[in-house]
Amino acid sequence: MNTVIWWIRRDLRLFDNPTLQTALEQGAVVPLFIIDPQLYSSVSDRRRHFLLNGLKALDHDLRARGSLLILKNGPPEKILHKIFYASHAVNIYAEEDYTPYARQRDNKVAHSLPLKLVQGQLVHHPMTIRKPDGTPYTVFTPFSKTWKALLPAGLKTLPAPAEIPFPEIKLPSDPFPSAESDPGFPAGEQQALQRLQAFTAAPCAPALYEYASGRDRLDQEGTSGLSPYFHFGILSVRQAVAAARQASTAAAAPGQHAGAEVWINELIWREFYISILYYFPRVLRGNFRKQYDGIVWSNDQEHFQAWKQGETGYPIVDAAMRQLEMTGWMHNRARMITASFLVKDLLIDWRWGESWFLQNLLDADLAANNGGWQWTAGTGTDAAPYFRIFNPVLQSRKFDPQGDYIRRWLPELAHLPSKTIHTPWQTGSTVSGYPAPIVDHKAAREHTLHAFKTARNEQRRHNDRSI
DNA sequence: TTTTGAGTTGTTCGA
DNA sequence: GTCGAACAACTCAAA
Repeated sequence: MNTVIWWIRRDLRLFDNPTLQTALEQGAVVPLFIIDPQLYSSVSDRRRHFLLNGLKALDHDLRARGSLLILKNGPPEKILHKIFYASHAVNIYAEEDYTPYARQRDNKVAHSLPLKLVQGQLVHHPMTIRKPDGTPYTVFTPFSKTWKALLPAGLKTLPAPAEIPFPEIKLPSDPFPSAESDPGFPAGEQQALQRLQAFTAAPCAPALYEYASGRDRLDQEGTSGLSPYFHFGILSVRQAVAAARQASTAAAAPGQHAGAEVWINELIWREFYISILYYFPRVLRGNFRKQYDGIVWSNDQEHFQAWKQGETGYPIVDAAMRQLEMTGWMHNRARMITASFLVKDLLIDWRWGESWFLQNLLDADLAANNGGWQWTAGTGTDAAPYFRIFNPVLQSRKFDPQGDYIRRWLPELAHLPSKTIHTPWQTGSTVSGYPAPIVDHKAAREHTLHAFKTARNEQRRHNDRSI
């Protein structure tokens, strides 16, 4: 019987795992996770703990099937060489990862070891979603049309293997570092599957069926809360799509059907931005649209500090930033509001915000995070026009009408009535312990419109000259 | 090659 | 209070 290595990176799951499936077809399997200092030294404690607890849960699930997880610390290539020869393996299987770092790392490993990559992170490989002329899409809607057209009607997902044979050798694992558990995002595949089930299971599936409008409400649990699980592959996106499709078919009302489709669209957005990063890695360095390269940012350190700490004086912005600080997660609507505020009210380079989110979000995904920030800034693919600037007060009144979200994360404002909680500066007296607005929205908006317009005009003049 | 229609998530202004 | 237009003309996808 042959031995192969299942090099686990971002596929911490047994259900619907084509990489594991392929490895099992070859023989006995060594499940291996390598803690790469390059990747994990800059990660927040909360995120590291979520990953470690996910690994512990995976080890537990593997042991129930006659296997176990080998954990190693160090540079992947070096570790792989050791384990490969120590276990007399014939192949290494890994789920393909599309970030520039991952691709470079895997190319290097493949030079000296038989590394086989399997597509499992996405529903469709970036190479398969392209325009008829072979070039990549840069607009979401046609991308999503092709994505949906390629989706098989009866989307089949793989069951978890009943048995996972481990080779008859001794391979020492490094000890599992201790990690605090997170009640907001309990780690492990069982937890993820339960959450998916609760979100999509017909006939109730209230959150999914109400998703078209419910996802925008900051004061309600209208979103799936699955993003951290998707990021580490604790839950398969294919499985999520299959569940949503099933719920969509079982929907009793047209509105319910729409809710499920809107959620699937969100999953497609994720693949869209992964595809954008795959074809245009330069988006990590700067604007997708170069006509905005000349924007003169304010980049005020004190303003940036206030934004990070949730002390801007705009309750909805501050509530959201505190939610991020305290939980490692932020509601999607709140991400747009805080991002718009940083870029268009404070006129701070979107890359500063991108980096803060990347450090602090449990679900931080290089591609989706970058895509989201560039969308907000108006510099990205299919982005919001630069003159579309969120008004933090209107957004607050619209998506947190009673102010419950603000009260939850800003206890110092909890005593304010719904009418004034969105604009505490209008109460006449100062609220003790809460700052006055650090900028005036109207004035900031004018300033930003001018800065963006100037950058565009400069660019245009430059282009005219060069012709 | 040229032409045509469309494009995540908003806000403000004036009728 | 409600509604449509303007914001700024642009780029992309597809016929």
